[in-house]
Amino acid sequence: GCAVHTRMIKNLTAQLFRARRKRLSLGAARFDSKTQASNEKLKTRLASLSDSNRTYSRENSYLREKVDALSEDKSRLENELRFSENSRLEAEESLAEVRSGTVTLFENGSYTSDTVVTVLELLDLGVADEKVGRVMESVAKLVKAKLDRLPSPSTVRNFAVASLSVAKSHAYERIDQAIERDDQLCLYSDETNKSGTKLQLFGAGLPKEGGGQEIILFGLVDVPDKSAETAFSSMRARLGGRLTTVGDILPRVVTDWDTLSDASRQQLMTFHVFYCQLHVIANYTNVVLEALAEHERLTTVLTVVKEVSRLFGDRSAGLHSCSKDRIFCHRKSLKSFIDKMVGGRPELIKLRELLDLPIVDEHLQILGLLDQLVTGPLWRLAENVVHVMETGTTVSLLLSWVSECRDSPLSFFSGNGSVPSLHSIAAGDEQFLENLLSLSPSEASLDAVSVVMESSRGYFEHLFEDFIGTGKYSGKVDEVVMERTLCASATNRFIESGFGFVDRLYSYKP
DNA sequence: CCTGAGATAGGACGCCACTG
DNA sequence: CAGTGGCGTCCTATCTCAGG
Repeated sequence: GCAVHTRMIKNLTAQLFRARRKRLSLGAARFDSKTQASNEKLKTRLASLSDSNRTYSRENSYLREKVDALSEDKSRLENELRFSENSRLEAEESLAEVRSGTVTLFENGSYTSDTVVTVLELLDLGVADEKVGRVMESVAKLVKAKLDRLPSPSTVRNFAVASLSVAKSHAYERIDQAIERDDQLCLYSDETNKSGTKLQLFGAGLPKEGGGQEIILFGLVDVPDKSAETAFSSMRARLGGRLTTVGDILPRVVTDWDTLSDASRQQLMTFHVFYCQLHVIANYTNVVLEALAEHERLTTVLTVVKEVSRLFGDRSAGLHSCSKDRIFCHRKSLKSFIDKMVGGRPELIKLRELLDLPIVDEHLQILGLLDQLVTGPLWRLAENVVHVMETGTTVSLLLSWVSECRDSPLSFFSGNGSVPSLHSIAAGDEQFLENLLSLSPSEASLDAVSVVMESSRGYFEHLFEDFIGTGKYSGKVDEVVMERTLCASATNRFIESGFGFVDRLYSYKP
């Protein structure tokens, strides 16, 4: 194959050489015969041609400039045309949309904000992720509109997930706004223990336009243990440096601390701290039970209450799950119930023996009356108090009642409540109170009441010390302080309800 | 009329694939 | 690569119906 190609190239080269030689000889002959004759003619013609060439090239360059200018105009106009064409198309599109009733929900690759808001509203109303699209379609049909696109269930769900983020920023923004407006804030906080994990939850109370407060829960965090000291030191670790007091922390958590005036710094440093009154009530049980134990030198009633809670309540962990007034009222039923359980559990038999002791009867009666006369009213007070400073009035009433009962225990059995204004009796309580008062007190009971009331006095005086005597919130409270503590709730129930949700998260599958 | 067991409907999440 | 859509799986709520 190579040999054949070489041959072909050699032949072609030869032919090319022959043709070139022929052309040269012919051209030379022709040139020789005519050149002399037309040479002069050509010269004048060339002169006139170059003359006109100059004219034309001047014209040409002028025209070229003109063309350049025009083409600039042209491209500008073209651009403008494209724009107006675009807007014409858009207008036509939206006109067509209006004509056909089509609404655009989906633009540039994602759903519009309005659409997302609608989806979230529907979700809030309990429309299932899967149904949201069809609900929107259905409503669109009602108003004779067409939707260009509908979100699928998974997209709806993604919006919902994304909304968590939005909600979080919203919470932060609300708090920021409140701080900027110099609103009175209340910071709520508590810790809880869920299957080995310690959780700390924070919330803020912001004043609302029409009175009352808006509660924002934020910052559910793991903490290594439940003590305030640990919480504080982990906070300290996160902020860095060595912080030991509120005064050390504030400059680090408040933006622009350095630029604030001394007065506003001073104002920020003023904190009002209140303990949750529900916890006061909850812990009161232990105070009373301890006092009673001291009185009888044994812990019989405690055992009874615990055992009844454990055996008959729905939660094993409760001193509080079963109210004492009810145990007192049902003690006879409990006894006969256990009697009927032939061969019952040993715990039941032991409980039966305890229930027979007269001292248990007496102590249950006292516990029941305390439920009715102290804890109940306090609970209602804590839930309904308009301003936390009103606590002062009630507490002094409570304390004078407690002192009175300590000095003359008989008045405890009169059934008159500690705080008269809260004497309203909850539905069904009347019979309990009646039942509780039906047993006339023995000498021992009166002694027990005396002991209990002495402990109670110490307990309440200690916990409410700010509201009584020389406490900082006793008597007439300064207007400024009243204003600043406007959002302080008497209880920490908002945080506790937050923990309710947390509990739900821990105990139920999604 | 109440209760408990079984059946059924429906909701939520993780994972994967597709697309502009 | 973010947004979107579909599927399988698990779980809960509700309904139904028999039996007391």
